Amino acid sequence: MFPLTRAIRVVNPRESKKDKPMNLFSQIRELVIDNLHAMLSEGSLPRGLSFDNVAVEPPRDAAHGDMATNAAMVLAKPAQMKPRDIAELLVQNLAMDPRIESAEVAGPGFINLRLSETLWRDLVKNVLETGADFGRSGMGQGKKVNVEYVSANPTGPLHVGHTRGAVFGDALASLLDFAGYDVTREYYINDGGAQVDVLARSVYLRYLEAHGQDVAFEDGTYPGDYLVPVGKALKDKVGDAYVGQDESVWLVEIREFATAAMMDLIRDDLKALNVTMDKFFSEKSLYGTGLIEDALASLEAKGLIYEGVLEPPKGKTPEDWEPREQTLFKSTEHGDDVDRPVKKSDGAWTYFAPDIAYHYDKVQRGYDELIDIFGADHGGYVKRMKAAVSALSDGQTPLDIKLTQLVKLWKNGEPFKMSKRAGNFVTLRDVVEQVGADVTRFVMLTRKNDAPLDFDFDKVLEQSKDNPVFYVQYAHARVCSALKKAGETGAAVTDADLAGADLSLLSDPAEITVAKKVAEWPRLVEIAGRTNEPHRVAFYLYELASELHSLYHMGKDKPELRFVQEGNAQATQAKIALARAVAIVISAGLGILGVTPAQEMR
RNA sequence: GCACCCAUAGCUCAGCUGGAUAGAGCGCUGCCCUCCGAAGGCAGAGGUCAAAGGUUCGAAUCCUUUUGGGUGCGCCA
Repeated sequence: MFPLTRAIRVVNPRESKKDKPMNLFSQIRELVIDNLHAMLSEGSLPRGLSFDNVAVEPPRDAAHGDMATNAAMVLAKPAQMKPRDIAELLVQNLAMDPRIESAEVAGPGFINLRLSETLWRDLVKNVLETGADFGRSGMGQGKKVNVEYVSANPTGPLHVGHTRGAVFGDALASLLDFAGYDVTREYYINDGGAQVDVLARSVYLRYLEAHGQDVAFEDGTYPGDYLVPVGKALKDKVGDAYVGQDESVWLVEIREFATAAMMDLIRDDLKALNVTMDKFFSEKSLYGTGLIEDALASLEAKGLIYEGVLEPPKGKTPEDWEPREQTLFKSTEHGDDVDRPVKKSDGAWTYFAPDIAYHYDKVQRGYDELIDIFGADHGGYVKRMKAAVSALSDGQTPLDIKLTQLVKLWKNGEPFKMSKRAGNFVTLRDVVEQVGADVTRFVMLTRKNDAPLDFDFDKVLEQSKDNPVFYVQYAHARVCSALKKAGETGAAVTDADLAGADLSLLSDPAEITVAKKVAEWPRLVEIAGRTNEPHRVAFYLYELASELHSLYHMGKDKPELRFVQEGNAQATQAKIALARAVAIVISAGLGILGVTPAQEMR
């Protein structure tokens, strides 16, 4: 009954046979593809055509209808036909489908589709029935993805830069989960390098201080107040055992103690931002266990390790440059610009070696995709990490690295830089305690990750339209308020009641417009998930909120558009059903961003 | 010197694996509060998508070059 070629269709596992796909765009795309296959089998299209580039998208101009497809134009060349000829044929077939109100050829060969209003009403019903899961996609096909983010050195509290990385990574992880991936959130603890020795020495100073000694924090130590309690805690634990002792006596133990204390601090910071990790991976655990050696051996087996001397960078030779032989990873074989050292001249590992081992471990754990989130200042490591993963996985495991740009803080119209807590940088706590986790998270996602972000303490708390946090929250609260009011008039307003409402009472173009915006949600989830760009969710929510507010305000001039229709429970139900559908999507979207939807504004 | 990121309205920024007349907020101009929440609403003006070539039916989007910003560049992680 189906043409054989149907088998090549990508089947969405979450969309079972009996349920309609929730994504109207992919639903209509399938209709278009099915019709193209039909044209193929009846000979009006030549064999061997690929339909991969056929897209069904919302047109930029609403006057062009609800959806548009480029099918005729992308097929014209391979089919050696005129676009309009293909379009004319396709239009005739499409128009037979009950879901299509009208189909017409426009411009150079676009096909503009107008959908039956029933579809939009069904969609609203579908949202109410599906609830928070509306828009959840099967795109990821359950693939295992590892998202590594924050990964700050365990030497102090998280600062603003980490905050952006934390929010971005966490939202991306949630987004991918919603898009059908099996996501692991992971934090790499850099507890193996010289910086934790510095930490230990700094804590030792605070420890001496706790014993009443005067100490001086020289360059190369961490002077922040946050180590004061750690010094005291150490005193409580070991008494005066380390006082006057040589570093060789206490370094290892204090390092352990201090690192653990810093990780507690960092975990608390993350918790304050509602970020939870599935796994913390310790760099130190790679040493002395053969894991680094294994990873390097894997590269060596591929002929990618050699002893050699690097050329100095051209145009900017460091003053103390001298050629030396090192153990190098032939990263140039996998797209890097120069080969990278994995061992220092004294034979110790460079920082890159454990990084390779760590990613080797991730590959070995069987992830289908890896994502690393770095601060923009680590942009220089992107190529070598990609080269490493490419080599370690034989090109089988894609690694996407997202960089988060700087956050510039403003307060009272001027740059805000100092922190009482940490001395020379503003901490995550400083931000969250002033504006709250919800606001922090939303604002951090109102820019593309690779664009610098201005964070103005005054503006983000402002209750006005130019503050997207407020605007989106207000839309949700407004629906809650309307729902409550509708309930008071006697209308039944549980989601189940609303799903059963007579939605044919939603007939005004303004109402259909809002339903159409809701219909874009599943598509947006897939686009944002495909590009690893959670900020798209934030922008969409703003647009959706705007539609809701707009409809609400139309009720001023057109009473029949008001959400609550006094004395008409049926009409009220229909209006509230639409509003509630918007709220459900806002709530789900905010959930991905890690923001709590507001029930009321105050 | 090389690599990566960026350049879109006066300002801050979106812009879908290349789609039709490039969008939003702020600011500006003009209307609108006896009206479900005016902590605003509606409408309008405002653009050579840094520049020049190229690819193609079609480019803000892809390629090349140039200009102008940011970041990074072997024993720091």
